[in-house]
Amino acid sequence: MPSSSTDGRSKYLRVADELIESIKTLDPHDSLPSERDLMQTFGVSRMTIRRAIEQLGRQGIVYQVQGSGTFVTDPEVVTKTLRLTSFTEDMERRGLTPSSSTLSSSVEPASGEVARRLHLEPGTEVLRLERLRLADGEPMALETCYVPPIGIGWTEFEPAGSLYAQMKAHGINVDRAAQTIEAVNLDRDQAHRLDQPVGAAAFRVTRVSYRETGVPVELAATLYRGDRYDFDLVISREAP
Amino acid sequence: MPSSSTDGRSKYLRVADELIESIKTLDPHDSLPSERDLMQTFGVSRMTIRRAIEQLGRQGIVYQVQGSGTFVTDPEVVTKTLRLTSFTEDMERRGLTPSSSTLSSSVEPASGEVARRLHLEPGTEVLRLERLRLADGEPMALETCYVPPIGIGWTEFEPAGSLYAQMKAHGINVDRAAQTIEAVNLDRDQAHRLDQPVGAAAFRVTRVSYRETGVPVELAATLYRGDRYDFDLVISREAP
DNA sequence: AAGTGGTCTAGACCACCGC
DNA sequence: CGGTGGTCTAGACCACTTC
Repeated sequence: MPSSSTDGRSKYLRVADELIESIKTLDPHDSLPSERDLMQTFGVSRMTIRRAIEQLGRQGIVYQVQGSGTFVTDPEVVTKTLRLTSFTEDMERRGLTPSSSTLSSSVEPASGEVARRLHLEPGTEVLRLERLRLADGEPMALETCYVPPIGIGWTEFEPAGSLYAQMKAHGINVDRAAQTIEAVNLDRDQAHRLDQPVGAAAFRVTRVSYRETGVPVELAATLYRGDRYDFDLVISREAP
Repeated sequence: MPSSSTDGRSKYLRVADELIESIKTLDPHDSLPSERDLMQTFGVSRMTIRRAIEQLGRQGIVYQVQGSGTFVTDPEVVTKTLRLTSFTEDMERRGLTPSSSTLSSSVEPASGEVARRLHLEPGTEVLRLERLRLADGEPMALETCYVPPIGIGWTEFEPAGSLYAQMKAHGINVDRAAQTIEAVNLDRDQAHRLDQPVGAAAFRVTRVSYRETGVPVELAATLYRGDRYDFDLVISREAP
């Protein structure tokens, strides 16, 4: 048993961590030691080294050239993959303080569209929540979400808090979501609630969230103020 | 030497192709044969099978559960990761016919902002291209892009075609890009050129593209019509 | 307990780059 | 040519799920 780092993580992840540390002393486009050298250094097989380097490559930290070597990427491109987050988490990541005001909350039969997207029989009762989302006390987004019956009593829900956090507390882990992002002009009512001029540009994000099993757990339509919100991400050419 | 498929591609990619074919006959959440079964079926080692399945996993076609098996993803949630594409590729994927009209094309010294984002000395000459992008003959986007000197003669560039394709032909492979997506209102001039009412909502996408070495190869600011364009993607909760 | 995917080893050969 | 990364093999043990 190795004296250092006996956490439960895989060996290649620990190697990756150590490689990241040693890369910090290198300049862009400097070459790393060859994989065969690294085998000796870390005392692991070549495949383990390659898996570690593969990790770094996916994070954009290094790039490899066949026949030539492994090199440090010019660090301009920090990987910022778009990740599925709740509004609360999203705002905190942006350094803003989230809050929320519930505009309406009701249990009602799912309409055809809602039922279809949540894989429910039309008429099944769902929780409908309409909330104004604030960041640093100022309106940021207007959200309408629908939650299907998933074993949590409607009355237990705390509309002000993070939906995902409350689901997690009940053993429901949201895994991924399909979303559509549109650019729209705010109508009079929306503009008024968001404290924006009528016709101002906004994002409309329509999202269906799923747990690992593929069962939908939330349908949300959110209007984000265009002057306060944007998407910032790094995308790659090939499927990562 | 195998009788079938002796193309230059790797064995695991050929296995992946065959797996995709056989998956088409399965339903969502059906399980694939175990990796050890597939070894027998394809007559390859387990690692080759795993690399093939890894490909499918990255494309969101299957998912794996330790101790349980490999399963077909529900096609509703099949990955539509935002990938780095040229306008031409993007439109074709949407089933539209792209075309382009060059509004202006010039070689000029890079301004401070452009130079900074392309890692150039201010004043370095760059190609500035202003194009109206059409889909099915109707305006879709208005694009201004800056290309640094990357070993391609300015005069060789064909503004009408795909920039990425031309770069690739010169051995420059675009690998990833950092982009910011904003929601904005069109001003009078932009609206006129996009055949939209003044103030209509649009996406402003600002993108810096990099080759795998981290060297910037393009800066582009594109205005997409909000009524014709949207982003459709699947995001996951955990990072790779 | 049996079967699954997850990790790891110690080799091997190939394709490509630079000298 | 030697050195590099890219692929592949035939094993092995572990962690986990399912029964």
